[in-house]
Amino acid sequence: MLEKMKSYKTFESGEPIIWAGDPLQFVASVVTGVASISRTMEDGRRQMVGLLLPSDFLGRPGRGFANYDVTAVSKVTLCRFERAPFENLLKSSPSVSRRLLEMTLDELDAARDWMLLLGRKTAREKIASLLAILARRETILNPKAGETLSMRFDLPITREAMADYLGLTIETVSRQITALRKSGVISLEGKRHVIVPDYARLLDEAGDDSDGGADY
Amino acid sequence: MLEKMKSYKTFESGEPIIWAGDPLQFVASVVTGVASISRTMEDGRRQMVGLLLPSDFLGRPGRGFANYDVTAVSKVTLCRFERAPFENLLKSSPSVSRRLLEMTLDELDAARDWMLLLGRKTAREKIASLLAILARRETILNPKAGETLSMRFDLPITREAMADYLGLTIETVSRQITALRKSGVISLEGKRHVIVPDYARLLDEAGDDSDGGADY
DNA sequence: CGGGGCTTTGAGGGACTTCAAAGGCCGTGG
DNA sequence: CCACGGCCTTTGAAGTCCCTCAAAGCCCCG
Repeated sequence: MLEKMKSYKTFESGEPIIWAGDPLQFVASVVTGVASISRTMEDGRRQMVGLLLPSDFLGRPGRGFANYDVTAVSKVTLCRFERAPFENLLKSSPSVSRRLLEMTLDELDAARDWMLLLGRKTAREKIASLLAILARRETILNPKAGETLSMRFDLPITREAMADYLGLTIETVSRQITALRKSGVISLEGKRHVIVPDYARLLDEAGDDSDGGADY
Repeated sequence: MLEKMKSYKTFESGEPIIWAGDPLQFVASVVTGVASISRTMEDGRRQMVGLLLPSDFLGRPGRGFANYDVTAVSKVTLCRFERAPFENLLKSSPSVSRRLLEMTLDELDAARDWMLLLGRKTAREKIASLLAILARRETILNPKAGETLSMRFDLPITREAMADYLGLTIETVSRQITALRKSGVISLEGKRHVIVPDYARLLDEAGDDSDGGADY
């Protein structure tokens, strides 16, 4: 079984987990914390292309090197497996490979929804979209009766990470958050705690169809 | 076997194949032609999120409705399978599901590379990136000795499709193509035939690392 | 109190969009 | 054969959104 080849490793917030191009001897799954998947251009421009949350999978079967930078956004614990035995498992166990297929398809859908955001949405819509996703995730993880209209949550990432995610600068992120606050779409307690008085209004600002949009 | 449940269908250039939200009784693979996967906002803004080329797979196992619009870019022939028997096949045949996993992982990588383009590249870099991808694909499909430096190919898509793909307007696409021509990075024969005298120069304009960038 | 990291705010400029019109290309029909 | 209309593409002028550069504010911790 897999149990024999597990090992755990933790990374501090901000610490690099993998650099693009590195050889990759492990696959892993996130146990706790949040990590970002990103790509950087030679001149330093950076785009986040995925967010790894607990239970997400890291590493590509069949490839021995990393394609993207992976960085701990908060303190992260990974559960790692050696590549070779994992790939044997994949060959011998159809259920594992079907599960991995499911997860990959979900990621692909999320990536495509994000492409619409990056290519076509305004800065204000981008911010509203991100807040809507975070609010929704919070509510699903932590459902409380009577909070369908008013939701509150902490931003799990810095303004810089938001900017990298949204294809904006930190200044624009800051300005648009201020603008949404002044419009009454959200309100803030401190810099990081967000209150959404009317989720439908936020979705409307995000430019999404009413169904709620992206997968995570 | 699958042979029993195949059916073929062709679509004319520009014809819609699937609308987002439609129920989806089939999965399919592209036999000939090019189709686009795109998402449209209520006000008409549209972003292409994938391009389907011959041998590409269409449809998501485990989901009975479409998430995206699919449109024929050229005349397209699909080979379709009914969902239910296909999903049974997927359960009973590990090799099929592993193959599908491979393809999905490739698509995910391509989507992520595209996210960098959409979020962080300038209009000029976007055009150069697209031209580089098309040039490279042409060269791989059609390798001729001595053409590593000078490549030529037809644009398979209209300016509008390019704009939808790149997150730009058609006017900006047109202006940037003109600009690349005036800089000598490319030259044109007619509106659609592109000559790349120096592929390395084009890659440089695309802002990619020297390795050549995206997967397709 | 002082320093560093994160965030906000301001002023100015540039890249891309928007709106408008003209320029090719091509098939149809007179 | 050539004129006409439609479609795609190019070009121009003006405007806007977002970025860049700069500085100040906030907060935490030593």
